[in-house]
Amino acid sequence: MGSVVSELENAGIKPSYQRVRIFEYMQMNRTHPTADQVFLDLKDAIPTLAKATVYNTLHALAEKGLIRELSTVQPSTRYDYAAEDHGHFTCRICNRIYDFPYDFDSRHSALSGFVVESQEIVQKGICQACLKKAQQNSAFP
Amino acid sequence: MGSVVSELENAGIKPSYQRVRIFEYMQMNRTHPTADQVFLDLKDAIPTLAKATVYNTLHALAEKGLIRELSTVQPSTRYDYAAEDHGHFTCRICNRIYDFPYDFDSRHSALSGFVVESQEIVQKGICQACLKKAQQNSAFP
DNA sequence: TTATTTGTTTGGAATAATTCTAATGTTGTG
DNA sequence: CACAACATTAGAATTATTCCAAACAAATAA
Repeated sequence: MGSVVSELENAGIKPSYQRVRIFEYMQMNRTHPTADQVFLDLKDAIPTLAKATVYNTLHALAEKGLIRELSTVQPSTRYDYAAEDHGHFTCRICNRIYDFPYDFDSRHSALSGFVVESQEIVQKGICQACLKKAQQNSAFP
Repeated sequence: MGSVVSELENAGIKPSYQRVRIFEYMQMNRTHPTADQVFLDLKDAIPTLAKATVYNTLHALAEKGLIRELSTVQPSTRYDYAAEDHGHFTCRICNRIYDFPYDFDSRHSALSGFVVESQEIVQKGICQACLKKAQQNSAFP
């Protein structure tokens, strides 16, 4: 409990009751839940909980690196002609997607007994063009 | 043109006019477009084109491996407590997400001048549990 | 050719995830 | 205590995607 609070504080997030409970939930439930699952599982304990709070909190936690938002391409799915293998970098400012070469013969066999039909490397961050713009204006959050 | 048609045929997709135009578009526009972008860019040339057709076709192409659907977690974003680095395997049958160990110090530097804030390995396929069930009943498509 | 079957496209309605907004509530500070 | 800053709430709004029934096209059989 205390550790949850101080982890939040260390990350610069005020440990409100809701935030503590949501982060606690994420630590204890390693089930890769959706925002809705978090909401449903907590609303008995916190009857006034709003879904927007769950989204706000999950986004805040993800921004500080306390949780991860599993690979999504926001806001809508992007499609790519399937040429040679390559990784994808998504810029969180301009939302552009860049390809980068990636050597896939180092396939990580991972889970035995599973059929892997596709594999992808996904990076997120800020692209060069947006970094340049940022230097001229001011820094990004 | 002929090659587009025969690629579709080889993949077992009937080369209807719409499908040919959409696949052609994907080959010529390596911009990782959304379904909506494909729709908007083609509807002048194909005035009756329906968005559902774009979705149907993109899904069919992706299923046959002619294009890729860039890493999304469907239908809604999943969150994960950010412990040690690991990859994620999503089962396309039961939608469960499995962690697998992944060594991230082999970071692929990729694009120079870009700030990489997060990196993830994403696999999709069929998990062991669903494979087992499939053997008892019948095969998956 | 015509009739029949099979598969495709269309357009709009339905669904569902996420974001937005305005009002209310809470916390910390002077 | 008052005020400012921030958080939460509830529900409406937005938007991507799927669903559905009807119209259409192509392929096949009679």
